[in-house]
Amino acid sequence: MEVVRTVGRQSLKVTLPDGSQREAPSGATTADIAAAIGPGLARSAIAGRVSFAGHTQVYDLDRPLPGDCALKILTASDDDPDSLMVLRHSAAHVMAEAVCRLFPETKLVYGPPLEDGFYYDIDLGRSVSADDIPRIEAEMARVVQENRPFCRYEMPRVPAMEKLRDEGNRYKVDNAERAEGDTLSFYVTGENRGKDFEDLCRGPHIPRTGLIKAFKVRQVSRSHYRGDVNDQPLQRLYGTAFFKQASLAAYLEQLEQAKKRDHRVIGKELGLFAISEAVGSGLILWLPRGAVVRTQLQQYLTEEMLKLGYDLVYTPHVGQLGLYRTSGHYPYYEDSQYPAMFETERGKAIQGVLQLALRVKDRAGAERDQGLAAVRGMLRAVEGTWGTLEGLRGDAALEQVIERLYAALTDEPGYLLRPMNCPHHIQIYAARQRSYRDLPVRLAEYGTVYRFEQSGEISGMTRVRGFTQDDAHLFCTTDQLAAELATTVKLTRSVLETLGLHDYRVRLGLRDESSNKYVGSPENWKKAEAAIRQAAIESGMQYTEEPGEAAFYGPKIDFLVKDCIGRNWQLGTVQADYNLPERFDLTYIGSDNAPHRPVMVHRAPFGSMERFVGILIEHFAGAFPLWLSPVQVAVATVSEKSDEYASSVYQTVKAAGLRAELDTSSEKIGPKKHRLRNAKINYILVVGEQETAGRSVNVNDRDGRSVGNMTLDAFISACRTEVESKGRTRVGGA
RNA sequence: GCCACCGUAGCUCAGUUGGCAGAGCAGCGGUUUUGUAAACCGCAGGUCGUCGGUUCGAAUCCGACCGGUGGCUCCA
Repeated sequence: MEVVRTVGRQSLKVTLPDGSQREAPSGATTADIAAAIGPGLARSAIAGRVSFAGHTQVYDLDRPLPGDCALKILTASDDDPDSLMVLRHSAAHVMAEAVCRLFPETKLVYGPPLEDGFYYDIDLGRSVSADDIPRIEAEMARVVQENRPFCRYEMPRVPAMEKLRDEGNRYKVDNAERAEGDTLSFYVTGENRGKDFEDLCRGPHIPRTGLIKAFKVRQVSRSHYRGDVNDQPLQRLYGTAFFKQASLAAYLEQLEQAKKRDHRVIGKELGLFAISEAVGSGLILWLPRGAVVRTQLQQYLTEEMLKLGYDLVYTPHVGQLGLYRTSGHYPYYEDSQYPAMFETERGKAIQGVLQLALRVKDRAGAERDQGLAAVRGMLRAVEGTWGTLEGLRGDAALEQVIERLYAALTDEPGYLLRPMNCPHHIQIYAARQRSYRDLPVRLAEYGTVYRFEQSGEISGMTRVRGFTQDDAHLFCTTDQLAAELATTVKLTRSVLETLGLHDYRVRLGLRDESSNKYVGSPENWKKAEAAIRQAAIESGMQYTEEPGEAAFYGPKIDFLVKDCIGRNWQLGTVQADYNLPERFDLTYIGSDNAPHRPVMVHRAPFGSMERFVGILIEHFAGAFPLWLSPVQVAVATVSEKSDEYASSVYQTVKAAGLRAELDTSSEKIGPKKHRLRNAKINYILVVGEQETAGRSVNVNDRDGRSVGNMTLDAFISACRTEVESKGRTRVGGA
């Protein structure tokens, strides 16, 4: 083995992942270290992950190491997420070059790697269509074929900014302005600076384009600069890349497979739920089979809650507007609620003007002028009937008109389809005087709420306009808060565990201090955040803190899972709330005989029944464990000769409390089993002349496994064990 | 809400240049009486999302609306 000689006075010490150390001359690169270790590693090395002075950063292969550091040499491997990040970042540059070659007027915006690929946002006058994708890929293939090196160069900030301004791309100027440091770095895809494609970029990149052995441009969609809908619309080109063709093929295959788990497809096939245009979009109709799954889940959770001292309550789906004015839901979140139902003619009329005014607000030009004139006309009619609205002049700007219209509705009576259950539960708490001896009061309800989600957001069961939360509100003293939060977090985790949902992420949603969407005092928020953070830490879970993700009344711990196409969904949630008790002036009488303010915990382990079942359908690909399964057992006859025995088997199974189906159709047993397996029925009892004679059943599962013959009693008892153990024990073992 | 694409039988889909609306599965009726991953024959099923326009003629071209899909934004 070659020994790296220390040249000059200075050298650096590199610690490798196995703990061994190497000395290298100052200025040595990852490539140098790799070469010193061995030629194989030198060939496959693409970058280095460097830990230095408490920071970890990926370095280009030929970038000098910063000093004594820990180094992991990244190789061209599709198994290493760090390597893939580097590759995909480079692939984004290659795609950008391809797009610029095809459409020279393209302005590049921003092109980061993603967990499973990359994208590049571009500003381009014409729209890139699906037909353009093959052309882009062909151009990319050319760049890859040319196997050009990625060459980094740096410039001091001032001349670099000047250079970017000269190029006339405002996005790059913006990006550079937000970049840290005194120098800006650029990457040229090739050796000819000034001639080859280059991009402002922090790096790192793979050494050569030829390493991108497999790539695919997946789709084009629309985005906005900095995510601001009022800013420049951009086109976002999504792609992915791998070091090996086989990995790409496997990835695409996996995507195909994942699509087959889609709850919208399986839900239809298995008759679990339906959405009817006649009812409305985002409104779920639970079909009998889906209802079974939901009922079982609710039964399970209800039992757990009763063990934990919850009380069950029922409350209506609508409430007086005043209730939501107090809670803060109305009118601040009016956009995402079904419109309020005003009772008086005046209220309805003003609401009509207001709705038009709100529509006009988003328009521009002649449309806006026209709309504003219409609003003024309606206003005159309203004022003619009910008198001048307070503080409203005839020439008021639209924004002021809207403000005065809201003000004019302040005391108008009416109802709101509830967007949350908490105000109702709060009224139950407030229905009588509470003593400290009563606390915690834990009120639970499978409460249906309605939110008018934007039309483009609605999706299957995961994002809907009417949904049922497995909601509960715990009212407790400040001293009890920590324990209540801890128990609740534990309950939520145990629910996910029971269902085998292990792959979730935990988010601590905090208030964004610069936003005005939160109610309550900073002190309340401080206390609530401290409590919720404490609960997260004590649970021992990994979590990330995310400002801006809190509820409007308090911080929360959310449990997020991914659906079959990789979208994140919030399921369970645990929230600490000092604010609503204050807004509703809730009290309890303490041991000191004085009134005190309780604290609230809002929590929903499933989140919503709709979303949870949607995710579960995908998790199990429709093949529910026995305890949840809509149809647990099918009795199928070999021929008509066994109809009578099959019927008695079916009756016995039903009487034993199992959900069963009887198939005496005149098909052969092969096709029957095929159909029943596709219906994801857990166990198929084949009954023929042999079984009739032996008073047994022939047990088969839906995966094609034959358990063999057993007595009906043995089968039923095995099913009971399987149901009770929530699937930990299976009929026929295994 | 914004952008792109899509909408044909209960489901999955075909339908050429604008010229008689089709298949498989499911359903119904019959034949077969069946032994473990799709038997056979037949029947029925449609205002081609809706409304308007262009045309001698529209599933097909154009517009609006409704709905869906993907993304953006949003998710109290």
